[in-house]
Parts: sequence; structure tokens; C-alpha cells
Amino acid sequence: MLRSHTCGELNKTHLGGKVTLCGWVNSMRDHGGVTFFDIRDRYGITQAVCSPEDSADIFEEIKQLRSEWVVRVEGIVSERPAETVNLRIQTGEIEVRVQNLKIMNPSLPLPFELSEAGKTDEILKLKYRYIDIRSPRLNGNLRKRALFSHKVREFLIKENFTDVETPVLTKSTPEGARDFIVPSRLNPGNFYALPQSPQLFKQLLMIGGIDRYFQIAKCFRDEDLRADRQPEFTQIDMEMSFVEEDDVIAVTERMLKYAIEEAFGLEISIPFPRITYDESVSKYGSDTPDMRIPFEYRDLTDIFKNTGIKILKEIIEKRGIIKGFAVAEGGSISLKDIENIDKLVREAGGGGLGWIRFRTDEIQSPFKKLLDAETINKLKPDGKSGNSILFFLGGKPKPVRENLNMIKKAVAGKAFKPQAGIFKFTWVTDFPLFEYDEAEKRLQAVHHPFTSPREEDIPKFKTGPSGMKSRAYDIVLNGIEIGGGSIRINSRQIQEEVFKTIGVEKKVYLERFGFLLEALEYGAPPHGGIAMGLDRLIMLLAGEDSIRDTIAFPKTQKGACPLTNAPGSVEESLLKENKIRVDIPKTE
RNA sequence: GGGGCCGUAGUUCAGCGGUCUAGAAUGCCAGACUGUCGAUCUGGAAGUCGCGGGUUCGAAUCCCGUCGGCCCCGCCA
Repeated sequence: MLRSHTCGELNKTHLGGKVTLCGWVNSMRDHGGVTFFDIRDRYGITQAVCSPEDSADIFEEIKQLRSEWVVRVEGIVSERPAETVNLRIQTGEIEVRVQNLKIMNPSLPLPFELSEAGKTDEILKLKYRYIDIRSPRLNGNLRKRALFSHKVREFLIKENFTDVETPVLTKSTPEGARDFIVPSRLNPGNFYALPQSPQLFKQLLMIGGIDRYFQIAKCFRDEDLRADRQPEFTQIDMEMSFVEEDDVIAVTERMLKYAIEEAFGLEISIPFPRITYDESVSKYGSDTPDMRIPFEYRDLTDIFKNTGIKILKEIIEKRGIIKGFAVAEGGSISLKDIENIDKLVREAGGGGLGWIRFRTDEIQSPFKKLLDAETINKLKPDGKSGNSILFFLGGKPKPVRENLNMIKKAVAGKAFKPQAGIFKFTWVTDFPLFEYDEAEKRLQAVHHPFTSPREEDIPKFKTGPSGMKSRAYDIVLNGIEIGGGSIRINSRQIQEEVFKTIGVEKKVYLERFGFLLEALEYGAPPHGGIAMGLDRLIMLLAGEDSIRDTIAFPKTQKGACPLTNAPGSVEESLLKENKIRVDIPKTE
């Protein structure tokens, strides 16, 4: 070993001891007659000190040091003079009096300052990712991620899950996201696809009697990127045989509780609340509700039906709805704010904003004169009327919901800011099995086409598949979907019904999914599972805004890696071997 | 495919109703300094104002195009 200790562990118990530290020079403080410098490694920072009395030669050599040089320092652990103790660092009570110095590698000045890394240009940070990784934030995120993954594995192995690797070179499937493809040299003109998830393989593992499978698996989807989407990402992928929804949900909850508590030191209480898809959309306007935000939508159509407010009456007569939500502590929302929100709604084409402010004994509202006491009473939010505001809109359900979501966002930014460190998990259940795809003019699987319908809905394949409910469940954390799963179809006949319903021709599904259909006929047990986005989970738990900050070497929004310059061109010979000709159309 | 914001010393940013011989902070270099810890003080170097074109006597600044970054919509079974 080149070192006897790390830079984070020395304290008064080591006084007088001879130690050797290795690390990066963190900051030089040359006072002429005495020089201090900090050595940093991922464990911490230790101050080194040297004056000519220690050694004239070493003292001179230290003057050459610069930030980020890699050094090995040999010296004696000494007590700092009382007034110079630094309580902000772990090792602040001691310092190392340098007896020997080895410069292991000098460094150029860094292309950006570690302390500025938070706001440095993304492309520069990615080009020098290894420098960014030296920052405690990124370094810490990667270690938290590793610890979390370790705890997940530990838990699942204890619970009898078997970690199985599935292929990365696999087959393209027509449903779902765009595939990344890999040419096959041995089969010219044919391509592998990188897996969008190990979905089919894990189902086959169930048919193979593995019973409980998991994998921390890389997945690939060639779609446009977002702060929480990378072209390659990692899922905690699980599948279990002979289970129902509650079994998958329960083991997932226990796993998350264990891994989060162990890796992040947070307290997580289970079971997590559940909400049905329909209720979530109706109350929160979304199937990924953020349970930190307490505003619930209320249908006010019946209350307004018989009032003298003409605009609202007309909306209701045209089979529209009136819907709104109350802000309990609305004191910080000014008339000016309301005006701005109204402007937002109008700009989005949502008609006008209705609002009522409830004070202790009066109300304030553009409709004040048109509202009788009884109606006001009905509209009043439960109990609290100190200074609450009710916002509402009328119109067709979908735009009303969308505009309410917009208002909610605006109000949440004004009157309610979710605290950092609050984690609200929710299960969303009873998803529709299919949804209508406007662009393609056909039904599509909401979850994926291997999701089982509810038993009682099976006859609806014939009578009206759009009303079918699935056995799928999503898990949402603070308004962000972090995972989803379902009980799968284990009957060939139902699987074929689903393909037909979503408009996949028999020829196509036999070609693409024939192996699955066949497998379902060889004793496929009932099974189900879940997949969770590891990157997103770590992002939320670490308090980051982008999954890039949880991934060692992420890509830019255009899918590029400025460090390696991927993607790049390849040798002509390689194209030839793969029988590929590049043909980029010229766009004028 | 579309919308928004951004691109100026190594870095973070100011300048953007045409006059800039482009500033600040920080970093860098040199010197001073025996208790600092974001050390301090003095001095210095440092810019293709993303790239291309246009308007103009004159463009970092106005216009067009283009490349790139970030956020969002579409897309993401």
C-alpha cells in the first residue's frame, strides 16, 4: 500500500504517529515561512504543514505544489494549536507535519473549478467527467447508488430471488419504444436490437421454473431525452411465479423500505397508500400524483347547476363539467397572482378562471353577487375558512383537467413549496388495459401487451375492449413514475386476443412473439413482476434534478458522449463486413 | 418534428436602445508574507464575443442561417 491511512480518518488518537497519506492537493496556503496544504481523497481532507525547521529541502519542494497534483505525504500527526482547530472537517483537530513528500503526478490546472461544477456548462463537465466525479456531490451520488443497489441485491437474495443475466443482443419488437439496432456480420441484412427491458426473458424464466427472478439490468430506448430520461438506463427488474398483485406490491415495498433505510438513512413507512387510476386522474389530474401537494380536485358541476351564473350554466348544458380545488392557506396569493393565473388559463384557451376567496365572515369573488348563502356554504372547503381560495374551471373534462394542472403548478410555486427530504410513495392501480392512439387510429396497450386483463373483463374482448381494466400497478414517488409492473398473461389464447385488439397482424405477432406464444403452451405458471427505474429513484433520494447526476458517464440531450465522442463514424471496412451502406439524404 | 432559454478570458457571468482599445469575480503566472484553512497583499498574462453570411462608415450588440447545450411538448409498450 502506498498509504497508511486515508485523508478522512486521522484524529487525536493518532497523535505522534508516523503516517503516509495519498491524495490530491486541495488548496495551497503558502505563508512564506510556513506552508499549509490540504490533501484530499474521497474519505476527507487532511491538513499538511511544513516549515523550514521540519526540513529545508522539503519546504522548498512543497512550494512547487499546485492544486490537484497527486502526492504522497509522510509525516507525524500533530495537535493543532487550540485556536487553529477547524471543526468543519473531520480531521480538523490534527495536522500532519511533513517529513517526506513524493509528487506522484502533477496536474494541469483544471478546465473548471470543482466548486463551480454545479453551474458549469454541461458539455465541458461531460468531456472531463472524471474531474467532475472528483466533486463530493457526484462522488457521493455514485457511492449512494452503489450502496443502494447492494442493499437491493442483499434483500432480494435473502428473499430467494435468483439474479439471472439476460441477453443484450436480442430481437427487435414492433410495440413500444424505438429500438437501438446492431448489425449482424454473420447474418448480413439482419439486426439485433438492444433490449428495451428484459420483459420477455423474465417471463420465460418463470416458465423455466426460476420462480423468483431479479436483475439490475441495463435497458435501451431510442427516444428523445429528458432530465429524467437517458438512452440507456438501469432497471431493478423482478418477476415472481404464483403471485397476485398484492404479493408483488408487498415485496417491493419491503425491498424499498430496506434499501432506502440502509443506504440513505431515511425512515420509510409501509404499506404505501394506493389509489386507483380513475380516482387519481379525477382527484389529481394525473396518473402520477404528487402526494406532497395537498390540493384535491372536486367536481362542482352539481353545485353550480342551479345558480344564476349564466356562463357556468351554459357550460353545463353543453355537457361540460365544473371542477376546481381549494388552497387552504391562500393568504399569500394576491389578486395580482389570480390575475396572472387567469391570464395563463386564457392563453391556454381555457376560458376564464373562476375563484372565490373565503374570509372569516365574507367572500371575495367575481361571482359574489350571484352566489347565495347556501351555495357558498356548499363550496366552502371542509372546516377551514380562514383564508382559503377555491379555483375552478368549466368545460370539457380533458381541457379542464389540463388547465387545473397548470393552475396547480402555478399555485404550488406560490403558496406551497414541497420540502426537500419528503418522500411520498403511492401505488396507482386498476389501469385501463388499452387506450386509443389518436395518431395511429387504433387501441394500444397502456402498460405493455403482456399485461393481464382482469378476469371479469375477459368477455369484453368481444363487446368493448376499451373499457377493460388491467392487472397493472405503477409506483409513483413525489409525482414521478419510478416503476411499474403487472400480473402477466399466461395463456396463449388471451395473449393472442391482446395482439389482435391492438391491431398487430397474426403474421407479425407470430414472427416477433411466436416463441412466447409457444412457451405459454408449455405449462406457464401464473406470474407477475415489476421494474423500477434505478436512476430516477437515486435522483429523487439524492435530491438531484436530473438522472445524469446519478450516472457515471451520461449522455447529452442529443445522445452524445462528449468524453469519448460517441456516437462516431466507423471504419469503412467494418461497414463492408457488415454489408452496410450509409445513405444520408441531403436536406435543403 | 415543435416551443422556450442560453453560447463573451481556463471557469462563472456583466456588457446586447450600434463607439468596446470588451469588463468583473474566480482560476492561472510572478513576487511578498511563520498559523492558514474560500488565506491575505502587490503586480501580470489571458478573449476568433460558438460558426457562416447580411445590414451599416462602424456589429459582441440588429437581421438571416447554422452548430451546440439545457428545459419542455410530441415521443418514451
